[in-house]
Amino acid sequence: MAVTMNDVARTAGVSLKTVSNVLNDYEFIRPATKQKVLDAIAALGYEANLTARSLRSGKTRMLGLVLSDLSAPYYAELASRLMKVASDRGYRVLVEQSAATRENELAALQGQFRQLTDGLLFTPLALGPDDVAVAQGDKPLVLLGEHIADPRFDLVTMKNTEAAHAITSHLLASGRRRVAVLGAVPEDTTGSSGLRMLGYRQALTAAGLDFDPDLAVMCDWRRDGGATAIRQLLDSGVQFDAVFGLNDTVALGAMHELLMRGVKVPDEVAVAGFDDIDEARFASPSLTTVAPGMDEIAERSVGLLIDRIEGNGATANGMQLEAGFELRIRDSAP
Amino acid sequence: MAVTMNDVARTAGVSLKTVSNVLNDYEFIRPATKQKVLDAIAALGYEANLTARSLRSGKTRMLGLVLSDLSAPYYAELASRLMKVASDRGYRVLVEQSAATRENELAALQGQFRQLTDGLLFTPLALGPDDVAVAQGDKPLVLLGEHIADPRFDLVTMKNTEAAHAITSHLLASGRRRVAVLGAVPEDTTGSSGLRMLGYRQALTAAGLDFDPDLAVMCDWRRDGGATAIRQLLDSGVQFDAVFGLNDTVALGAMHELLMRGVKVPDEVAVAGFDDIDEARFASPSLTTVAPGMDEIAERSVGLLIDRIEGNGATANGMQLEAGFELRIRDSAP
DNA sequence: TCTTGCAGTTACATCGTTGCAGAAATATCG
DNA sequence: CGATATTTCTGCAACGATGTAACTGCAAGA
Repeated sequence: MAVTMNDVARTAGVSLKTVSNVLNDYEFIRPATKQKVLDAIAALGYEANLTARSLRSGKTRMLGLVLSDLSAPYYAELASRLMKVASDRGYRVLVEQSAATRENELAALQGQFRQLTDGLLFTPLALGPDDVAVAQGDKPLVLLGEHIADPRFDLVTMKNTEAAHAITSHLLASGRRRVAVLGAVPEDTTGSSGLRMLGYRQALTAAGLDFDPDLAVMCDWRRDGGATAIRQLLDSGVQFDAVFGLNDTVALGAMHELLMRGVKVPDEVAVAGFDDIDEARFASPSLTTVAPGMDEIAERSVGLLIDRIEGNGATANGMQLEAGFELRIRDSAP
Repeated sequence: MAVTMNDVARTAGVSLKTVSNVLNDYEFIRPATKQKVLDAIAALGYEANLTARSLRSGKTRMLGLVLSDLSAPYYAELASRLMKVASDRGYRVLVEQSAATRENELAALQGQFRQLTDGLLFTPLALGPDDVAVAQGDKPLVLLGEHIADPRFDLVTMKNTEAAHAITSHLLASGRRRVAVLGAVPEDTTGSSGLRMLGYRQALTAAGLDFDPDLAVMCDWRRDGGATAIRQLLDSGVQFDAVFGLNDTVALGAMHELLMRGVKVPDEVAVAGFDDIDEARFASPSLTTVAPGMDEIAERSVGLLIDRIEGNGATANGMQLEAGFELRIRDSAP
């Protein structure tokens, strides 16, 4: 059996509550008493039982992180950073993979996962604002990376539209005129896909070009999605001189397929992505992309969530934070 | 305040304990009573308080996963799979990043992290067998991916040596004679690095070649480590016609640097890696590597750990499981 | 001298659940 | 039919911590 506070109290010759008071930095304790207790703790190797503490206090000091798939590089890198930031503030992160299904996202928002955590970092992919509002519960919730344009919620996001505009403009500025865009999601206007598509279209307009639906290809936001999309494009005979993958894995999958088919990158087709995952720098050719401020997102989202949990920064309304972005011009689209 | 078992008991008109019995599938309950309880649960939307249950039962139904860095693709992909397998068996996974330091690994093995979990999946990188033995504690522990050759511990690993031998032999079979190996760790004989190096050297020997220390380069097991290592090799003027990265990220970083320097892959230098992360398939050229049976490792390690936790498969001694491997011959080393 | 006030400590209840032991109701048997 | 099993259900204690309230000294003030 593990050492309990009772054991500590007994060996220190004080009451259970005094031990508790020492551990919780209660003000009025005689230094001598405090020392006795600390000695007993050291002697017995006592460690507080977190479960008991949680039951009593109602706090778990865990943050929930809901995302579709931890094996996706962007999410893996984000999760890693979030965990580090949380750790610095004395919290752990419990990850839940939703596979982007409605059912799983609702479960994460309502069910036992919620119980285990003091607050949630939530990437809504299948749910809309009203779903989230209904299932929100009473614990703090910070939305991540998606633009659910709703002042009810805290949101930490990136400049999807501006960044997509900027990188598309970069492609156009280098003389490209037929920029295919991969990873479009039909009907989506407020998700990452919709917002990035908007930036893409705005950049076309700004350059005096029309949007050609043939150049927008739906696909999974994964490497094989990008590869499949390029296969479709090439096989359909649509002409294009640049590719904008709505995230890096799509762009990398696309680039791979282009090179396999003997298309020269960037000479014949330039390729750009979005996210600046570590892999982008080391691809061959290295991938031009946009860094959406992941460090800032990690810092601010965890900071905001913990502030909410601890009752600081008690704004009634949702905060909307947008991280800055930077273009990373590399060899795939110089 | 959330609905408790007491509320359910009151509305169902039974005792607290009967509700508990229903929830725990106690045998002797009249169907009618059971139905009353279930109805009350549904009506009130009751959900068991996991913290209270944990305090009482001493079980958290969480598995701990200790690894160095979740943003490393191999670990991200492994963690994702482990979480899925655990989820199917009703467990969650709590991840702890150790940054491969002794201090953090010991903390994960002993401290509060251990308390939060019913058992640990542990990737020892800084700790040796005796450290682990000292810090083991009384909860189940399954070592992952490392060969700590110690019958005291459960271990799920891969055929590091055989697989490294096989892939080195593949390079040699294609006529390469000067195979640089990147990611060596001095002194290591039992870690992933040591075991893969052993396979490499055995393959050289089998082909009648001597081991040339100039061809073994130390580096971090990351993309930039591989790139740096190649820079060193090229700048030092050592001749080589193939590169074996001790993991895929090293190999990919190396390949990137080779291509940047104008070295043709695979014509001038063949490149092979280890792990078969998803990225390998989509690199350009696609990366020849070895798939170390990640699915099998995930299934068996979680299975073994949960069996230990639940007291099945009660072998006293440690189990040593080795997943099978497969070569994936791709364009970087055909 | 007797309050009054505060520092320092304590006992007890409580968080929501499950294990244990036993009570009540029903079934089985000679 | 009474005695003994067996089924069904209940009350109490416990898991290990913290909040509340109350108690004990001791110093200051009246």
